[in-house]
Amino acid sequence: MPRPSLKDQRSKEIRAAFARCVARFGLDGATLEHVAEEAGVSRPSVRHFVGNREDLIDALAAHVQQDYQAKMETLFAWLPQTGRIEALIEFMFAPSVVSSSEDVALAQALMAAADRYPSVAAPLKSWIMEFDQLIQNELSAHAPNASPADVAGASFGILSLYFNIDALSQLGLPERYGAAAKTAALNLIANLEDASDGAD
Amino acid sequence: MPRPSLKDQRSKEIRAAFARCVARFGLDGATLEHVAEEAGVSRPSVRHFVGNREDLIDALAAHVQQDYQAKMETLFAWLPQTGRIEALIEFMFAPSVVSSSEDVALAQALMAAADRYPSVAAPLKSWIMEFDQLIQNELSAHAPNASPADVAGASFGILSLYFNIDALSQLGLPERYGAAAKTAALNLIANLEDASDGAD
DNA sequence: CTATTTATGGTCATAATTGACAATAAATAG
DNA sequence: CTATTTATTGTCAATTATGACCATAAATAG
Repeated sequence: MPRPSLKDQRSKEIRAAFARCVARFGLDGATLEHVAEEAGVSRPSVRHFVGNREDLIDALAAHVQQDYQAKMETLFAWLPQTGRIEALIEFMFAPSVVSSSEDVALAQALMAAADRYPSVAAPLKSWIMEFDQLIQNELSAHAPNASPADVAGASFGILSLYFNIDALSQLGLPERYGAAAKTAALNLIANLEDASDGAD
Repeated sequence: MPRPSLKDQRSKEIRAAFARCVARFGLDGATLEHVAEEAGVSRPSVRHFVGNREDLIDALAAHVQQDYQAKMETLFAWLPQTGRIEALIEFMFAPSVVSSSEDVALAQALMAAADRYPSVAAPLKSWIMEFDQLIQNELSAHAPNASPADVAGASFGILSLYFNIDALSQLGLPERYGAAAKTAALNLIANLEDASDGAD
């Protein structure tokens, strides 16, 4: 009887538009007008399909908690059986990915606002900690004799490089910094192998 | 004849208050009311002593360009003659510094807003690039035989760890991440020594 | 075709932020 | 003491963001 509901579809689109606006303007700078224009709908429609600003933020937090984690796990599931670490580094620090990763920009914006918007802190924290754990798993499998402390350090270093190369690229840093990030990541891994070789 | 001017003193205080507010609330979240309250003056006084919002941002950019660079150079000048790298890492990743470094939080907030406020991008960029250059100098002196690419990677890695440990600490990550950051930094340096030893 | 539900847009009220001007108090040179 | 400059506060207008309600159009079941 009723007109078919577009709520699921529109909600996704609007939430995605909100994510893009937050990545570009920050959480405080992403006004509902921005979101509406980015989503191609009117501002009252944003309210109709998702709700008020708080609802948008909650939806974004749920997005991080669910879709981000799923995307991350898909990435690790798609790594080849051999050369997993190399493939992972290649993916994380490929120039095309680095310059077009809205996920990282969104994560940066949410991190910057985490203390003001507590509802986004928990999903972000669990996502990052799980990301770290997956990298640690790969590193441990790659260098079984490396110490847990070194594995934890290398994983955190790779994550930091991944986040920072995106943040700093917004400043218009020279191209060589992208190469430096990849070099550092590979050296952190090589150091694990050296240490484990030496410990044998 | 005139009443003595407090402009220099008050300008500094207000600019420092603005810096603290930006570090805490982000550039968009730092309202003039916040700044006035943080500085202990009225909002019209903020306008009287520094100017409008744009003037505040320009003053902050100048602050980064001048005081930040001076503070950074003072740090490197104070490093001991021997064990300079170790002292630098100790300083950058000491728990007390990491948890109380408003400079890094401010830098993060400005980086996040660099694309929206172009006037802050250039000072930030030059500060970071000079910071990177000073670290590279130390690393090159410490491991003369290391390749320039590895030195650049290690320097960028240390900078990334330095920035990220602060950003992530706002999420309430466990204490061990601080230790992981320091471990990663030291391993990046150790890798330079190993490579240079091997190249001899 | 009719009724019901949803989509979409219009509009107003309210709060927050900012810019700007006016007014008063204070301090010092002469 | 007087004049001049500065400090400080009060206040209002304009802009913007947001929330909320209402009206209209559209689509589908029956």
